[in-house]
Amino acid sequence: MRTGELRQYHYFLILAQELHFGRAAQLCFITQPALSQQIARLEDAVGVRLFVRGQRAVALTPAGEIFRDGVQQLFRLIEDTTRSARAAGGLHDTRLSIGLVEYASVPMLPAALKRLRALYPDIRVTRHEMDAAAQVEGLQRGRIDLGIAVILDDPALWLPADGTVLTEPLLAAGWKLLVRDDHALASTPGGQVSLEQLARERVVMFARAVNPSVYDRVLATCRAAGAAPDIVYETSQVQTGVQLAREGLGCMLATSFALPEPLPGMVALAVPGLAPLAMHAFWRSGEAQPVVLDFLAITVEEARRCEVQRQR
Amino acid sequence: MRTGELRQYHYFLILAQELHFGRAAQLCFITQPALSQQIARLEDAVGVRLFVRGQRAVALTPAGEIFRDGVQQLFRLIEDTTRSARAAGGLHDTRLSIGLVEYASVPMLPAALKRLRALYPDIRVTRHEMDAAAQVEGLQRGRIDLGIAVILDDPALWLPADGTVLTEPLLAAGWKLLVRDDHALASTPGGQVSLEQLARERVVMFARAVNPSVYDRVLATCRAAGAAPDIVYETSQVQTGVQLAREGLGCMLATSFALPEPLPGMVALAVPGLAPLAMHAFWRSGEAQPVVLDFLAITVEEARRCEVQRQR
DNA sequence: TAAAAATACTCCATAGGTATTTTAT
DNA sequence: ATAAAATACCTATGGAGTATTTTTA
Repeated sequence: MRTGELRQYHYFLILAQELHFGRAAQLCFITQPALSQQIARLEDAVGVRLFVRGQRAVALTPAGEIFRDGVQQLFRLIEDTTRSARAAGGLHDTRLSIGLVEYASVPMLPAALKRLRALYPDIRVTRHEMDAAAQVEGLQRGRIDLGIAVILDDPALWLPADGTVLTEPLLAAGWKLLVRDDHALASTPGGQVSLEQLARERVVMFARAVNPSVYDRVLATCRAAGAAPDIVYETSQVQTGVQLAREGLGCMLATSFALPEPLPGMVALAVPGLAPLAMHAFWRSGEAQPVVLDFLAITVEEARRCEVQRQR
Repeated sequence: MRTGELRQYHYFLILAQELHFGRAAQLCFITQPALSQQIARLEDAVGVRLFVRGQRAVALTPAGEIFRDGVQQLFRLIEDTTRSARAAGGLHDTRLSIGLVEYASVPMLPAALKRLRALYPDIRVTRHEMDAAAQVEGLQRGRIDLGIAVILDDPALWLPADGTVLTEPLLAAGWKLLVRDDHALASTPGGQVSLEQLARERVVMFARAVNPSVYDRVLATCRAAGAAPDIVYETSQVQTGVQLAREGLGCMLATSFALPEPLPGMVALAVPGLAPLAMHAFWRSGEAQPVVLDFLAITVEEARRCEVQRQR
């Protein structure tokens, strides 16, 4: 029977969820024209229109709804079949060890872990607090299978020369200064704060031990601009820092990685003078464990979902 | 989840059926190395071996058997889903009209029609007796949706210049002289008969009306070789011709297309002096009806299956 | 040693990218 | 006028081909 391809089914499901070609394309990691093409091909193969295209709205046709239900079943069946075959073949994925920067909220992690558990019900996940350098070493020594780190530089600088570790960007986030909405800076036009303005504030920051390299680089940047901030408090607990800022003890300097949404009574101002932070995934280049590769793929997907969410 | 592609699943099913990379590759319409690669990729994605490779035997592993069951379900699900969506979209494939040369047994047709009915339970198939020229005209006029014709020449010669009709070879077959096993020629070394030898025999042949162009070309070839056969009987019924030959009335000249297997008490001798016949499919280049494209694909597949069968 | 599968390369079809146009509000 | 999808055209990845090697009955 003339049918579509798995790739097309996957794209179809995402579009059926988003009902917007542009956003769905981002979640598919392709461009909008590419998605248009693949959906057109799929509709061609099935023989009927699956979506109604309005200019401000995309909707599923009745045929599309039926098709969606079938395609969802389809992917469940593929997962079940693969899992059964693996079990019959003696392949048991029971452990996954990941390295994390705990201070940063890794926004895609809860969703990623949930999806992982759906795929591997018996998986045991171990989390290890470690920074990028420790993660790369941990990967090489086999202590962890996947690392998620927050870095300032080109991730290539962290990789070993022998090419045994690979990396992929997950998210990027600029620095924010979190102030009470009655603070003088709260109504700054453009919502931006310069390093000079920052230097005049009492600042709450993450503890150096959390991520020494990032901490040092931030302060170095400020000093280079002749504007060393007055750090009145350091904490390894995000919530503590937010609380201190809310109480008016100072302003909290952090990236959106660390900031929960929403923050009632607070204003987040951009600090363009500080280079954005990037969250990267790290893993062994020779990785063969399906569970690790799956979790990597899921994490990348969920990171993209966070990005798309933010710009909606 | 890291899984295979539909193409790989399809190849896998065929290999699981054939248990022989070479033959399976033919049925997949790819070469043996390409099949090896795709199966290796699939095993890589699933994470376990699906086949045990012996040199004289390929077998499914326990994991492979489980996987096969799941993949079979998978394709059933895809078919069901597509069918439901089509129905919901108002696409009803209820009629399929095919043009055939009835005299030739079209060996893949029963299996193809059976598979078609599995995909389209409500289909109504109409068969029209017509030769290649009539089929091409029938396609253009919309009288038929698919033609299966037996021709001697390059099929391109039959196509209209405007490119509205396409063609694809299905099978090829050389001419055979069917004689009783007590006939003088039956023990010819090499099992071959020259045109000169043919000219000395009393020959049973298909009626000119069945396929005038082929009939005329065969006789023209013989005459050009100075060896016009003595045609004692013409029939439009294969079975009649075989019966006449069996009764010793003469030898039957036909291609394997027309000859049922097996033929007890008879010997089929090759006639290398006559160019092989080819069976081709014809269809409209702009064809959009899924049922027609599906039936075309099924027919091509089943034709290949006939070929592979023959060489086993 | 011979049959069958795996490997090493080469090539090309097609998925995807960029730029642009069309469409409907 | 603008947001969104479709279309045109180009590029490059990976599936498939050819040639060859490896494997083991």
